[in-house]
Amino acid sequence: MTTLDLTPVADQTIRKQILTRLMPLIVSGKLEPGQRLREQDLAKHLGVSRAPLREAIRDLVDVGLLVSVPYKGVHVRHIGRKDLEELYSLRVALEQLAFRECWAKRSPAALADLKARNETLSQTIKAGSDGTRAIEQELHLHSWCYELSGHSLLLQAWERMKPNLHLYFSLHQHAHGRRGPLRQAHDLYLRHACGDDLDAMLAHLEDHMRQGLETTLGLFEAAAAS
Amino acid sequence: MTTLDLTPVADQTIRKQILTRLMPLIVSGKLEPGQRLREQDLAKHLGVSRAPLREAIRDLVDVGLLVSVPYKGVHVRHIGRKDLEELYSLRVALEQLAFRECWAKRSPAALADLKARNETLSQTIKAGSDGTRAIEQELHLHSWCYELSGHSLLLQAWERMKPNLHLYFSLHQHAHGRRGPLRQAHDLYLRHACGDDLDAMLAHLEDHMRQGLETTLGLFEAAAAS
DNA sequence: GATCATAAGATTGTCGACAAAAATCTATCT
DNA sequence: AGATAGATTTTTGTCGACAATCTTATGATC
Repeated sequence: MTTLDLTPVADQTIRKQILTRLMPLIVSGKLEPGQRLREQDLAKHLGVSRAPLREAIRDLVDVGLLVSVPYKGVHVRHIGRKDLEELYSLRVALEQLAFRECWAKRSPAALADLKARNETLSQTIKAGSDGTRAIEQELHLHSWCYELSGHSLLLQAWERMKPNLHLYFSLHQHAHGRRGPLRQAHDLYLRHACGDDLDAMLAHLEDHMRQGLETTLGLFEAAAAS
Repeated sequence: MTTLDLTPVADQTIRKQILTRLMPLIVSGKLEPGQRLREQDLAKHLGVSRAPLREAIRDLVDVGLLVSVPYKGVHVRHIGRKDLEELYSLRVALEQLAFRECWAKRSPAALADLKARNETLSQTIKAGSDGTRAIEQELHLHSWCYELSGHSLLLQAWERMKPNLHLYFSLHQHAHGRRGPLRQAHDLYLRHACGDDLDAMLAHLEDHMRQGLETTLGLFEAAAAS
């Protein structure tokens, strides 16, 4: 039961098929921000009718990956300085809440799970080849506290934010060669998460995020072109 | 230019018309929780086709007012003890962030706006006739910090949560005669919001919410049936 | 009487086409 | 050349019908 990694049986509904094809294209940055998406063209290319495509697009607009300008069309979202600040400030608030809620629920099994996620991530970073996978695994690592919290609303909010972070990391990675995640920072994160000082964990989140934000924020002045 | 309260010109798109008719019915509690909604029946009753109705229903499912059970149908959501706890804990986190973000932006005009919202609410509560309006105005009062924060993601999260709070207040109001909002609590809220101590405001949010939650939480053991 | 298979019903997903609204383009006129 | 009016294109919303999937009800067999 080790490598039971067979393909997802094929999504049954066309709308989900479209989603699982469009989502990676967007969050990976292959469709660059500002890229317009024409319903008709896409429908023909994908060989589907407009109905399920429309729904899939609405899903993507809802999570914020696509922007819909009335009677102009939909395009891949931009991530500017303000967007990034909002993303990070909200994320701090959510992740702090997640740790407060999950703190008492950290069973040995749960902690083992966390360490496993971190280990997988470290391996991928060390390998250094697949940047996309590293991003996914970093997000998966941070999903831990939300899942463990058992707070469905909170988890929902996180799931909504996640694709946007994914997109940003991809853009950042393309623009400046370096892999987004640093091993070092994650080790500290892990240590706090496994420790006994909740306040230290909360403070770490605030510091870690602020630091990461300020680091990448300076790069915006160079590349931003609206 | 005082009573320029003419009707909203009629929503142009059918989907929005359906939303503006269904939403109040749900959040007011007129459609009680568990009530099933059949697409075909509704479509006939409203005199529209299924397409825009489907989209409207999806909107309501997205915000959480409706629950969609695959191949069983959609029904109005229940609000149990856990749901309420999630709603409140998330709300505290969001509203604290909102106050942090808006704290420096509190201009005299903004504060006047806040006081006006509180005044309107107080009047309605004192009149004591229209419970629904009191709920709406209470939510409008709390929207102030989100709007002022200029944090679009945060505002979006609040707007998503709002209808659920509205629904809960309505249910609470129907079950136990009393109006949800208490004047007293709002005065304290206002005083802190206009004051100079951000930490006091944040602490008040935590206390106020926890208190309101615990007060209403006890009532669940009596009425819950599911 | 219980179990399984079949049929009926309901829900959801999908399609193709049409209509309305806005934006864009074009051509004409001053 | 600039501006305005009309025509075309694009996007969006809407409709009615059909197919697929699942649930539930019905009935037959052991």
